[in-house]
Amino acid sequence: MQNTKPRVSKATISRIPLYYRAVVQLQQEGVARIRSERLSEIIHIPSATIRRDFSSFGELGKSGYGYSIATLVEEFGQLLDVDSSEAIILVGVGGLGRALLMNNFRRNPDLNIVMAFDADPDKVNTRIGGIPVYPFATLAAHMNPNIHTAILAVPSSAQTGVIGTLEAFGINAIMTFAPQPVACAPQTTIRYIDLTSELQTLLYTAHQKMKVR
Amino acid sequence: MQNTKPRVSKATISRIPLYYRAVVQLQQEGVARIRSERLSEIIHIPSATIRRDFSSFGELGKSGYGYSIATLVEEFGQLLDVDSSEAIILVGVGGLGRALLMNNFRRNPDLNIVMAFDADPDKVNTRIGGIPVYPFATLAAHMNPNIHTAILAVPSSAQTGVIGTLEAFGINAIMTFAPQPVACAPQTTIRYIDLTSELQTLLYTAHQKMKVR
DNA sequence: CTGACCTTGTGAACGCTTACACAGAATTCA
DNA sequence: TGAATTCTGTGTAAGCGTTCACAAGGTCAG
Ligand SMILES: NC(=O)c1ccc[n+]([C@@H]2O[C@H](COP(=O)([O-])OP(=O)(O)OC[C@H]3O[C@@H](n4cnc5c(N)ncnc54)[C@H](O)[C@@H]3O)[C@@H](O)[C@H]2O)c1
Ligand SMILES: NC(=O)c1ccc[n+]([C@@H]2O[C@H](COP(=O)([O-])OP(=O)(O)OC[C@H]3O[C@@H](n4cnc5c(N)ncnc54)[C@H](O)[C@@H]3O)[C@@H](O)[C@H]2O)c1
Repeated sequence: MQNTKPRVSKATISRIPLYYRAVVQLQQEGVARIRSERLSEIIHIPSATIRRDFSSFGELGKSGYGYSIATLVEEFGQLLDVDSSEAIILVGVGGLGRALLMNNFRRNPDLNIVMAFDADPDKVNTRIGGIPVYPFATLAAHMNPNIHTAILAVPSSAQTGVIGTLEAFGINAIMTFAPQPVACAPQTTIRYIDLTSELQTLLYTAHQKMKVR
Repeated sequence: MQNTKPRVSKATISRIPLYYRAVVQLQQEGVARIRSERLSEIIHIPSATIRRDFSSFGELGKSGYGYSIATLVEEFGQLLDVDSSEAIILVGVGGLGRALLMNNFRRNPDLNIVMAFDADPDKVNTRIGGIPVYPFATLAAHMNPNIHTAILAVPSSAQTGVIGTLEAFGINAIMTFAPQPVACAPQTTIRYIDLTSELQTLLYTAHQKMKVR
């Protein structure tokens, strides 16, 4: 029995992180206000889209003035829940997993990989970037019910099994680099980062562009 | 003055790599034919979408039969130009760059990182995963006019400069992991892989799902 | 305080993408 | 061969997202 239920579109949601990053950056530069037209130049999103997106969260701006950076930082920060730190686990400490551990979303203090797991005995019981790496078989012993998020960097062939196990331990948000599609439980959200597809699509698009000219 | 110009939508293009991977996999398993409904179960794309997509490349299937795997592999392979090997350079051999070099899209023989560059003297004049790493300053000496594609894994702050240099040497397709938006030449296509945004969007979506139930 | 100026928020049009549903074409099997 | 069955390709409609364009409302200088 709340208010008018102003649904936020998927497309808008996927842009919130970009808006948040931009306004935080501007705030650090000491900028106090911005208009949609100027923000458009910075992040390369049409100003009409920006205004439409912003308005779906309420009337954030002021006519003839623009938007207050502080308001935007506050609003998007709340939407992304940056005040409560998100504990994330990583599974698969190969090349990619190692890179993620070393970086650990350093710029975003709310995003934290807190531990990692691997099936390979040679890779476990050590620390990478300060984060402990445990045997995947000991997942049960290290998991705790406050952790709902995992990043996967395991081979495609291992993915289905790993996701099944993680779901059993309460994980319901997964970002994975293995493109193997997995049927998951309804409460689980999976985001595939498919680097090969991204590259192939890029190449196809670039080639098309060449042909046209 | 060609034929009917059957335009292929962006959404369809981004799915070609998925289709290609699936049909190659099926071919390796010895499958000879498939119907849209079955393929839908495998890759989790609605069968109507699959049929619509496929039909935009001509009449690939047969009523009452389905699609011949061999035809699909051939068709998508041609679209993605898998027969002519793509020479790619990598710039930025940090954690992520190293992981990319070690992997080098092993499963896709047409995608090849042929050399890498870094600005840090400690990281150059060596080989990683068999691929030579050169000083970024020597780009001119190593570039050749058959290379049009680059993958970037440099810090955001370095990105604009690096892209400018690459464009000057004929690069027109770039996949980058630094989210810093860059204004590029019109013939250049840039694809941003923004891991932080992907993760934040995932978390937002997953949190929403929790609230609803 | 006033008026010129500026910028938002949004109705409406548009274009792209997905989804439905089925006619017709090809297959399969007896 | 013929009839029942299968499955594509696509007309059509619905849904979603973007873009245009401007009225309404707030700003700000003087
Ligand atoms: N690195 C790239 O350039 C690249 C490109 C495209 C796709 N990918 C995909 O990303 C994923 C990770 O890539 P990578 O280069 O880090 O691979 P990698 O082989 O270097 O690392 C995989 C890690 O997963 C571990 N592992 C295997 N099975 C496991 C299990 N059941 N439980 C826990 N850990 C397990 C292995 O011990 C290894 O440490 C792969 O699926 C790969 O296909 C990577
Ligand atoms: N690793 C992650 O988990 C992660 C997550 C999100 C975003 N990213 C982004 O991906 C990019 C790469 O990440 P990383 O973890 O590999 O970073 P990194 O710091 O490990 O590596 C960056 C590399 O780029 C090199 N470099 C710096 N300036 C250069 C220049 N002008 N020319 C050539 N090389 C230069 C550095 O010497 C270094 O080797 C960064 O932009 C980072 O923000 C990484």
